[in-house]
Amino acid sequence: MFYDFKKIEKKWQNTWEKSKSFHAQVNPAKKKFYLLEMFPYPSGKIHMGHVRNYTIGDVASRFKTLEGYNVLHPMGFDAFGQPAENAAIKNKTKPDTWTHKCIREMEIELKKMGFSYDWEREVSTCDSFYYKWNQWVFLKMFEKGLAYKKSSTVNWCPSCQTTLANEEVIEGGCWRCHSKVEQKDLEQWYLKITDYKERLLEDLKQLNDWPERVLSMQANWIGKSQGVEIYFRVKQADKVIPVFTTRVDTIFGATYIVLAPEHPLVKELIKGKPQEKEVLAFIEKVSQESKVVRASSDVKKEGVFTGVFAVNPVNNEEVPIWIADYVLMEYGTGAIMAVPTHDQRDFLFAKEHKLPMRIVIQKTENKGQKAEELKEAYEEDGIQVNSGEFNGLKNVEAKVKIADWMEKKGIGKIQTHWRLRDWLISRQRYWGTPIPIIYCPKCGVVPVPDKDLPVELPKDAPFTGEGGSPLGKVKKFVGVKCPQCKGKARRETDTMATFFDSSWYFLRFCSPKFKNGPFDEKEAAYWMKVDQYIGGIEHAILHLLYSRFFTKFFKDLGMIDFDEPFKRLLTQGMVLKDGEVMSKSKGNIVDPDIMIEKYGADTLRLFILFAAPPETELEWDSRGLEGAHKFLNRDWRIQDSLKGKADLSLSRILHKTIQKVSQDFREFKFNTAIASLMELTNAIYQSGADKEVFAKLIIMLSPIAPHFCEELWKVLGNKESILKAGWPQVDPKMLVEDNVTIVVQVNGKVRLKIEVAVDISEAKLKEIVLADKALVPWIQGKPVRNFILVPKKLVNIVV
RNA sequence: GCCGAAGUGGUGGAAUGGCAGACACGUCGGUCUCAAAAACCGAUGGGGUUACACCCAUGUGGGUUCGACUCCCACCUUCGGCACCA
Repeated sequence: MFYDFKKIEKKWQNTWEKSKSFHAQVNPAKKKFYLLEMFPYPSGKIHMGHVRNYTIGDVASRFKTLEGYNVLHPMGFDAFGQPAENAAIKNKTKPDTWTHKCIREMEIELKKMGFSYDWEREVSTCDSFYYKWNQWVFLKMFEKGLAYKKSSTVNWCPSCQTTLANEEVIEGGCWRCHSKVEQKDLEQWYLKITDYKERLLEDLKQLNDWPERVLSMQANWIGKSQGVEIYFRVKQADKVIPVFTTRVDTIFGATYIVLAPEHPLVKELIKGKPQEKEVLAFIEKVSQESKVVRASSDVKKEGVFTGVFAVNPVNNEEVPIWIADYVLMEYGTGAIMAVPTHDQRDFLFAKEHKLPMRIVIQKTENKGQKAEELKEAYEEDGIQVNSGEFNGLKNVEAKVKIADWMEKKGIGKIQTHWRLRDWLISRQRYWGTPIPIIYCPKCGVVPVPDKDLPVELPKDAPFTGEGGSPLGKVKKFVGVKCPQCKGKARRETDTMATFFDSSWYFLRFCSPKFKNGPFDEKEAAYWMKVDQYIGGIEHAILHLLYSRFFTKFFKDLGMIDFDEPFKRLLTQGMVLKDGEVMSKSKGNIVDPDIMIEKYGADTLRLFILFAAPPETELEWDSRGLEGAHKFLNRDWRIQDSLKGKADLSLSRILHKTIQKVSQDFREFKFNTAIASLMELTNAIYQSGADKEVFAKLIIMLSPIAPHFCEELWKVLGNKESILKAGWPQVDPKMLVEDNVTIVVQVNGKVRLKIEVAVDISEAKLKEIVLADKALVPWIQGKPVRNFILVPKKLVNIVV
């Protein structure tokens, strides 16, 4: 007999919807649990990645409900973005129409999976009711000086025809289309995320329940590096060149300094020098090189001498000033001190251009070694030599002492440098939130007043996909009165990066219909933080960093009282087929919809949880899917063979299972939880089940296969939904056994297993074990040197 | 180069100091059947043995321990992030 999943699944989905089973309301008397999965881009179809992400979330959510929590489990759509523009052009429709159609299709697919969302809280970021508050947040940031416009060299994707944030450039390519990113000088809007760098780094320490690799990626990205800025005076000129180093302990070995070709001082320094022409030619050559080529470490380090010298402030030594392509203007001060003996890049450069070297740090056993003998730079720790009054110190100690000494003498300053840059949010695209700014010839940059929000996206823009700010072509949109002087003015035509939209949606979910602000502070105070967040590792930097930034900003506005939005984070692994990521281009996609059609949503959910732990990659296996289906059918058939009271051993297995499954669910170890439920099922097949054992099995399975279990729950005669059944409790008495099997080892090897009473004394056990004939070949009268007892488990006899 | 994660049967995986391979998939055998499917029962790391016994085995090499997949040291491989970052 097979269960009719098509009928059952449809039926329960309708029931849940009608009875608003998942509608969440503030209830201070109950403990809340906010469970959130990263909301999807509405492409119109869900893929296996979504299925996995949302199944993990749904099981956790339903489990928490059964445990008695007041659960908030919302869903929405990250609906702005470029694919809608491309699709609209291709299908001769409008991004608005296309996106809404996709959202409707996606809702249907998500509902078919039986996910327990509170659909009344659904939000779409492309809805002006939502993006109004993007604009509001932007203006708050503008007011606080955190949103600003500046002219700068920016990342430009020639294919998407728009600018990109640093975080959106992956290996020199566009994160979306992988085109090679170009550099362009443009005036753009930025958010001053760097104002929050200290907190963004420091607060990572609070995130004990985040995966280590995400924390390390964020810390890497923020890139704090502590060191000293050292001032080199230029010889015969009234100029000072600051350089930044993290290795101030090597300062006595600095035998030349190098400036980036773009360094503003270069042209001044070389003016009238014999080297001027050569240097200018070199700068020109480097400027032609792309960032990617220049950054590749295998390219030979090239450079030229400027003809000018500087003075090393610690020993007043004259050192030549060079220009080289391996020094970058964007980092530090755009100038370095070169210590060829203790930095491999400097070493290679010095060898190439025959520059002097001096060893200043040495291992004791290498005493007397000369710089010319080095085959490569010595970058490890050692003892200071050739370092004036610091000779003989360990370099680690010298680092601190030299820094202090330099600060006192005014020749250096302890400083911290960061990798993190401000967030460029302007996009020259149509399908996004308009930046609420007006340019007035008289008043300058004027923010749109709150009462005029939202600045609505015109529905009739001639978007062509060619970029160049489509909004700029809509006269009605651009032409506007200045809110201050009422004169003729012009609107900003760039839109916001879509990561802006998703940086606070978790707060909007707390009160999605709120009209007086981005979110109702009282509701947010109850629901936030997100207790469990689940999503893909691809957002380890981008979305998670921006959301953390926004949260801190809201805290500073006094709207919330916490620093971090997501208490626990789980990053689920990817779904693979034949060892490769499922993708259209590889043609190895398995369509969830077809699998639902064939096996039902419950089977799909069960398989995807059973096949691998949530965090690791999952290899798609259609035979495994059949196995999952088989298991459900096995449980379905139990209803025909229920019998009288369960025997003691089955009851014990039941309670062990309750204990194991409860623990596994809390730790997101769904694969082993399912294994335990399978073992319980096998045990029932061995001994037959009474109604109570079967009912508890069904409750424990219900977060995973909810439709299936609701149906069986009803078959068992229950009137109310299984959602109200409550999580089964362990009876500690049932976990206690009368007898235990003790493993007997001799010298660490298993030689015997014996069954003894659970409360046997050590002396008695020792007596029994040593008397056992089976051990004679191993002991044979050798003296027992040690007798190790692990209670209720094992003894080890050492002879 | 730096940071992080991982390496276990034919396959997915389990065990985080105490019986390595739970639970599944696959394969083989059996029951039922005219037959097949489904279902149910059993076997299934390698060597060895008629069968047992026994030996070997968690990327490699060391170490700690009565005892190591698990802890420590060194190395190899794979994946992910950052990177001429000074």
